[in-house]
Amino acid sequence: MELAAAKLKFIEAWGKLGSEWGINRTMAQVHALLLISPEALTTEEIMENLSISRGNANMTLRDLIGWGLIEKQHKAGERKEYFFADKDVWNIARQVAKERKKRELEPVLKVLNELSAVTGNEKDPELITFKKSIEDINKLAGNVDKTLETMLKAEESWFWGSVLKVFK
Amino acid sequence: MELAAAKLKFIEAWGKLGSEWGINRTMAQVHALLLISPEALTTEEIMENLSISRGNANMTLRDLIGWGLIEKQHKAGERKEYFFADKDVWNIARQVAKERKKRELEPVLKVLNELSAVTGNEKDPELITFKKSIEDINKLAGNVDKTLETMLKAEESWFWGSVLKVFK
DNA sequence: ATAAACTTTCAATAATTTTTGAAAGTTTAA
DNA sequence: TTAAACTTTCAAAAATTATTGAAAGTTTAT
Repeated sequence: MELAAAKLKFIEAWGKLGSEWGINRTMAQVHALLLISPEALTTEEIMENLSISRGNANMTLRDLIGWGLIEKQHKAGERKEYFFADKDVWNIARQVAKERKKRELEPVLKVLNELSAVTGNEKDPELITFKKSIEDINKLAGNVDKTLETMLKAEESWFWGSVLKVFK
Repeated sequence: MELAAAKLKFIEAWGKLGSEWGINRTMAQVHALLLISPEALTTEEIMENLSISRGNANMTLRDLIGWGLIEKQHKAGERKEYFFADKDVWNIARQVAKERKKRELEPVLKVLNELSAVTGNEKDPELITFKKSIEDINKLAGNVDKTLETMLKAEESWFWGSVLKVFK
C-alpha cells in the first residue's frame, strides 16, 4: 500500500476507534494526522487535510491541548501557530489514562462512596443486593485506580515487563 | 441516604459512565437497574421504572443479552419473560472486555498490520514517521491484547493479586 | 494609530444517535 | 380456530452532538 492511501486509512481507523471510546471522531482524526506528521502543521493545513472548518479545527486543537496530546509551536519570524503531537505512544496512553481517570473514574468513585452509606432495613433484599453491588464495584474500581496510578508513574518497558511476566 | 434515592443516583451515575465510554446511556441504565434488583424484572417493570418505551426496552434488553450481561428467565406457569443480570462484577468486567476486544481492538490490530506493509521511499521523513508510529501502536496494542487475554481467563483474586503485588 | 495576519467565538445548521409507538408478528391456551 | 398475552420491528420524531462560517477579537509590524 502507498503512503498516501495508508495515511487516509490510518486517520479513518483512529477516528473510528476514538468514536467507539467516547472521543469525538474529528478530534481523534486530527490527532492521527499530527501523529504521523514529521513536521508541525498549521491550522490551515489541518483544515485542508481533513476538510474541516476553521472553527472546528480551532476547537478540536484546543481540546487536544487540554488532553495533553498536542502542543503549540512557534517558528522564528512567523506569526502562525504550528501544532505538534507527542509521538511517544506510551506517553499518549498515559495521558489519556490520566485524563479519563480524573474526568470519569474519580467522579464515579466519589458517587460510589456516597452510595455505600445508604440506610434502611438491613433485612430488605433490595437493600442487601444494592449494598453488595456497590461494594463489589467499589473494590474493582479501587483496583483499577491503583493500577492506573502505577501506570501513570511507570516507564513503558518496566510496566509491560512486570505485567506480562506475571501472566506468562 | 435512603435506598430509593440511592438507586436513582446509581442508575444515573452508571448511565453517565456508560455514555462516556461509548455505551448507550439507556442500555447502561437498564443494566444498572437489573444489577441492583434481587429479582428478575419484566419488560413492563423496566419500562415503568426508567420511563422508556416498549420498543426501546426491547432493543436495549436484546443488546444487553448480546453483550452477555443479562439473561432471560422464565417463571413456571407464566408467559412473561423476566430479565436478570449477572451480579458478579468481575464477570461483568470480563464480559465487557471480551466484547470490546472482539469488536474494537481486533479490527484495529488487523488494520495496523495492513498498514505496517506500507511502501515508499525509505528516506522520506513522512514514511519514516508513519512506520514508526504504526509500529509503536502495534506493540502497545499487542501488549494490551495479551493482558486482556490473561484477564479473560483469570479469576479476579488471582488477577488483581498478581498485578497489585508487582506494583506495591 | 492603522492595518494586516492570525485566532477565537458562538448562533445557526447539519449530522448522528436515540427513542417512540403503533402495527405486525408470535406463542399459548382453550 | 380464535383470541388474548406477549414480543418484535421499524419508519418517523425527538434529542443530542458536531460542524460551519462569518463576525468579533487579538497581536504584531510599521
